[in-house]
Amino acid sequence: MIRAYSQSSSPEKGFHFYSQMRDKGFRPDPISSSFVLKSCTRISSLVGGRQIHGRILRDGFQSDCQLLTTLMGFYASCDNGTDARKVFDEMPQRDTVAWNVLISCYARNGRTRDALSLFDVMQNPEYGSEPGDVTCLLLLQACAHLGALEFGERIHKYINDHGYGDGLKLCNSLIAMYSRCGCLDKAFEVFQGMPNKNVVSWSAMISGLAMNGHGRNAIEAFIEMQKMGISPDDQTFTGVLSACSHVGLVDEGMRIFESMREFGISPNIHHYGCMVDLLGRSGLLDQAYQLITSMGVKPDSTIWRTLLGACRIHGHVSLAERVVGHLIELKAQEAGDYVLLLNIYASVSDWEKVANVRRLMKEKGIQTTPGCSTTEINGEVHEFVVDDDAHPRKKEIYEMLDEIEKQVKLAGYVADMSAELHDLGAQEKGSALTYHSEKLAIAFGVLATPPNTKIRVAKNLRTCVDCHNFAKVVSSVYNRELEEFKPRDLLPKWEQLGFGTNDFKDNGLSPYWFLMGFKFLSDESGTLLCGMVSYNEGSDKRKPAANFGIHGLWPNYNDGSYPSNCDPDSPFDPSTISGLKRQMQSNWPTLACPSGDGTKFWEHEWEKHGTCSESVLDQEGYFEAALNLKKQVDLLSILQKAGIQPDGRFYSLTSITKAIRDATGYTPGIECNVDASGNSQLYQIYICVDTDGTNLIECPVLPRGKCSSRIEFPSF
DNA sequence: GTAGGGTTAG
Repeated sequence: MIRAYSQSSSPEKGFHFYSQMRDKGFRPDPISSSFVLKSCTRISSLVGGRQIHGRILRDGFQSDCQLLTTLMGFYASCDNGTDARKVFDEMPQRDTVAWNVLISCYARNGRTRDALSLFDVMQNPEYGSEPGDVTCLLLLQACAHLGALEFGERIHKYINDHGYGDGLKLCNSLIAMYSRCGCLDKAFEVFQGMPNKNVVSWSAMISGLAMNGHGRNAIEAFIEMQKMGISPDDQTFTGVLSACSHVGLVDEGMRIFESMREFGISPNIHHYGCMVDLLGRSGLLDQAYQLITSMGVKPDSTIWRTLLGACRIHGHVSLAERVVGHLIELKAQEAGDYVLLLNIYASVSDWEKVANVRRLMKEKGIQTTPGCSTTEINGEVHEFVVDDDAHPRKKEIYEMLDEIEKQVKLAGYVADMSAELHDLGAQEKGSALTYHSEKLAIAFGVLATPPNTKIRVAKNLRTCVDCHNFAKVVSSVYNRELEEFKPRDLLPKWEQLGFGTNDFKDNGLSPYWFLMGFKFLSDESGTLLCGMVSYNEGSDKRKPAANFGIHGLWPNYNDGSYPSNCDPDSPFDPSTISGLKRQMQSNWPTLACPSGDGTKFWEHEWEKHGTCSESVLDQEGYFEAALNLKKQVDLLSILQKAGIQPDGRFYSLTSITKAIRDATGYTPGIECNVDASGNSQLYQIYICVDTDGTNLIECPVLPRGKCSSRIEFPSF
């Protein structure tokens, strides 16, 4: 009979047998109870499990360590950490497995830091339990989740000291932990040191490369693993597809996505999510929308949110509204979604709709997600929220923050209120910014560590511009290396406000297009209406420039598409370029028919394009880089030296291209206007430069230029 | 004839 219910096919049946047995006065043994508990875990029957719990006590099994461990596991699976802990506390003795279940329970229930603290507690002489390989595995996961690098390194050392270093699972977890902490070198070191790598090892490495901005290497690793005879599985594809989306490789991503069926893998929601991200970021928003509506899986809120993010990047208002509609339908809309929508409206200057959304949020009482920052000091993770008053050293922290504020203001830091989307008065804004969780974490870091120590601050939300600026100044004033990162997210780096690293390298944004504009607007008959307008040096009089002007400097994806409006929280600030203004007026004149002093155009270029590379070039650096490039490549004299004059005559496309290639060493992109009589006019010339915005490079893709073989070079 | 139960990688 016991066997009948212990081993019966379905959990429900097993539980039924068990109840019947009890009613007939049979007394089950601990192992049978264990089976039934497992069944309850599987069907997540909290009621059933509680009944078994009661019976275990009545049956006198309360000193059976293994049975109680199963019971803990049951409560843990029901997200009931309190009862799991109660069982644990009442156990007469606890072995390593019991500790492991508690750690796993905490980690699963969001009490990650408590999970980590158990590593020391269990080794305390009072308990004297030795962490085992599984313990390390669980703790490494917790470290990865928290971005707790120091703690992770400690576990790594423990693993080596205890001879667990060859464990496949442990090595795989180490790769993941180091990757998620942004320590790719260490991840790779572990990976390379493994004599046997399985699909998990490769997938971890591929995801690690992808999330750290090495998309191309991730794709290479994907190819390499197959050469080694290891077949990718579903999670490998998630990794490599996210790599494609970070590098902006649409075709490659598509090919890999479609190759999944050859491996017998049907795409899951994560794969679709990557594809939506890939298409969305590349500006193929309608295709992304189509993919969501046609996939065989029910779209979840995450995938809609991905598309919403893409709508923000590309300023696609109507689609964004439709997407929010879907989120509302799913009853899944969160504060962040409204903030995104708000940003989208703001990016197209629809202030009325911005106000509407704000009103709606207020009416619905929607709270924005509280910002939370963590920093790890001496292996201990400290967590801060906005206006935190929970930290034991809060008094010192706030005093330190005051002191830092004074110092950084002396060094030129000015609070940037623009980051705040809340409807606060200016004064309230000031204080809300002062106590952002990030600043508290930084203050604590400065307080608790000696100079020249690297402080790493992890943040759940995007770091606001003000905190970022603040951090920059603090790092120079206090001589610290500050690193901001977002461990739980796979956002490509250009959306993270990072510094200390050149985060543009190898993330698909490596080349800049340098556009030297030359705009002619013609009427129906082909008459030139107005051209580039600029100030003459030293004069206030406006007249058409007799030279090429700068159109813009655009950070691009390698496939020729480009992100735009990346940071609505970073508006154009004319004061940053006051030193460049004269140069700007003569070299970067307004494109359209003359109006204003050009500021509008610069504002447009900064907000649409410059914000997408602001972690590499700040506003001043952005405009400066463009001006320097124009000096470096003097297009007009290059063409004139080749006998190509702005005289209204026709020149061959090849001769123009060749003249520039001969002079610069690189092939330019030539774009034309077509006038009413069908003639091609020279419109603008594309030159590509590297990440730093200084060296010319060969363009990965050239724009389609609408030029015929013979082009008119109108006079200025 | 009397086994059989707990934690675990990307």
